[in-house]
Amino acid sequence: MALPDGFTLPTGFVIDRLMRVAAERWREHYGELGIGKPALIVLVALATEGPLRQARLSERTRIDRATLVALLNELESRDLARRAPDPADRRAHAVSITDAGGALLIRAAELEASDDFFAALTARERATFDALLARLLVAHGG
Amino acid sequence: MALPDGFTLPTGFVIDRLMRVAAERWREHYGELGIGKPALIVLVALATEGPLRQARLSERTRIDRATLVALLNELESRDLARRAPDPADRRAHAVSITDAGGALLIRAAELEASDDFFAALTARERATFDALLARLLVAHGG
DNA sequence: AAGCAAACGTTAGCAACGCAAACGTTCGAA
DNA sequence: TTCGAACGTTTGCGTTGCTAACGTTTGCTT
Repeated sequence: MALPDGFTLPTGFVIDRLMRVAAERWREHYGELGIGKPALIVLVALATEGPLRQARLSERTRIDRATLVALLNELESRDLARRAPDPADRRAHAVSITDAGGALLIRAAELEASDDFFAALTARERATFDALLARLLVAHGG
Repeated sequence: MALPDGFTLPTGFVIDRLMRVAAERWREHYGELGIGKPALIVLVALATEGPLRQARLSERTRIDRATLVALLNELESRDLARRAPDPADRRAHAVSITDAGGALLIRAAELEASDDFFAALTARERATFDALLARLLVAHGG
């Protein structure tokens, strides 16, 4: 109420609302995979950017270092990721994805591909959307 | 790592990663507003769709009814929203936004507008992006 | 008209996640 | 050599989402 004329809905809210729908959709997928969204994001980062020390992994994924610890413990216990001593720095760990982790990631991509979440968009629009998203992400440090 | 050729990053992950950047950016805004993102989303829904009973508000915002209770208590204690008895159904509450809530919403929109989160996009691209987002949201029930 | 399944808001409990502060260990620069 | 900074870790707290249950009210069915 009492909203001025020409008031435009903040884009962030629209995205957030959309993410809530996506979260609903994906809960069953997560259930099948037995893994949470943050853990999946970690695997994506590891798969695309090779071995990373945890501090760098935290920067890339925007997941706090403290939160990352428990996440990596879980991933390691399932043999989806691996912590190895970093030869160049005895403080750091070189975290890498395992073959099992890569396989799970592929399965996750298949699940999203089979989902009709983006059905309202044509292939062309979908490509535009992805491109704009990528541009935004790169602009904010990948 | 064992990712097949032509493997495309799940769009959902890209959006999620972007949202994490946005969350970082907005934390200070929330700090100034003294309110969380879910509460802001509730206010947006109330401002754009008039008085709503809590069950409907839950559907629109995708926030669970149980979570909504504490959220509305908080909003009501700050006089940003109001619960009134629904004359048509004695079980339901007619939730509406107050003038103070509307003012806060306007302030939030100003904060996002002054943010350069979408600086990497031209005005034209930004419009395209918003349009695609809106299409997706409408396709999933608004 | 009475009974009953369903919807309403609420509460309580649990799990996941983000964030802040502190710690011991290790590095790198003064 | 000394000292500040970075690394991973632990602990604690707050927020949020979900499930299950509850008393109240509704509306359909019989």
